[in-house]
Amino acid sequence: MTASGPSGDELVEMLAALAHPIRLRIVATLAGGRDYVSRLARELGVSRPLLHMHLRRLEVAGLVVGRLELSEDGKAMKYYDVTDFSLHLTASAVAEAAKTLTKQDPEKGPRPKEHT
Amino acid sequence: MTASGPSGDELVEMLAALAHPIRLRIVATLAGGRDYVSRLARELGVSRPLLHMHLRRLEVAGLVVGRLELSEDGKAMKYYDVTDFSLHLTASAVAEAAKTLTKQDPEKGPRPKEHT
DNA sequence: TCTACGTGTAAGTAGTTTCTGACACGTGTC
DNA sequence: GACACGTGTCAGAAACTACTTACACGTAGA
Repeated sequence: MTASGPSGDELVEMLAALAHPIRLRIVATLAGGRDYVSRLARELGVSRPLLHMHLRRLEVAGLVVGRLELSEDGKAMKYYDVTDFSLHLTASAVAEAAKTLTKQDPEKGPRPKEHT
Repeated sequence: MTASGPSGDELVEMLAALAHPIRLRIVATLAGGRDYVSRLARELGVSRPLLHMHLRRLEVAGLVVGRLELSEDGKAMKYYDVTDFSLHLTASAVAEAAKTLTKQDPEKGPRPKEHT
């Protein structure tokens, strides 16, 4: 209970967010310091619309946060930071999270857990 | 840090394998005891071809292992078990893993198109 | 005004993943 | 033989993701 992580749906969301080379690289880069979108795009060698999509995916999953700031020369810059996430993935942790999955639950019984 | 986990590519593979409600449920069910394909399919309410595909994905990622056994009445049953995986996901762990990513690495050196 | 830099989004395409519905094989039993 | 149960795979549809191109807006400076 104290080690209760995210819900099943949230866990799927976080895992899916991290399960992509570019997004892994985004998190890795931001772990070394915050950055704004255009610069991050240049560093990673991806287009800004593409990076924008990946950042949104990461932000929805709660792994990064973005904040709009004004630079000294009046430009609106969107700075991103990694959040302080920590996930410990084991079979039992997964089993715990899976209890709260809401997506496509086939009408099986309450808990058909018999086994020989 | 001697807690060197999987390589970047392996990590992406494992995360992608877990980032699906059905596969999360497969791992959760197997965590409660090993099972064979047909029965697992019945318990989870998915078709066998579908389950077969998901199991393969999990096995490739190293999260489950399957073993063909002969039942007493001569049937070939494929039993699956969860492996003893343990992943600790934090921003710095991700940063560490991202160093070894081989997929689509843009050349980070010179700026490609920095026209003055 | 035009350029350079920042933001964001919409539309279309290419590619992958997911899923179903066949089909193949095997055994043991009625 | 027909049936019930186990294994596996192939082909195609549907859904989703990733990505590009092109556009919109903003300010500052020559």
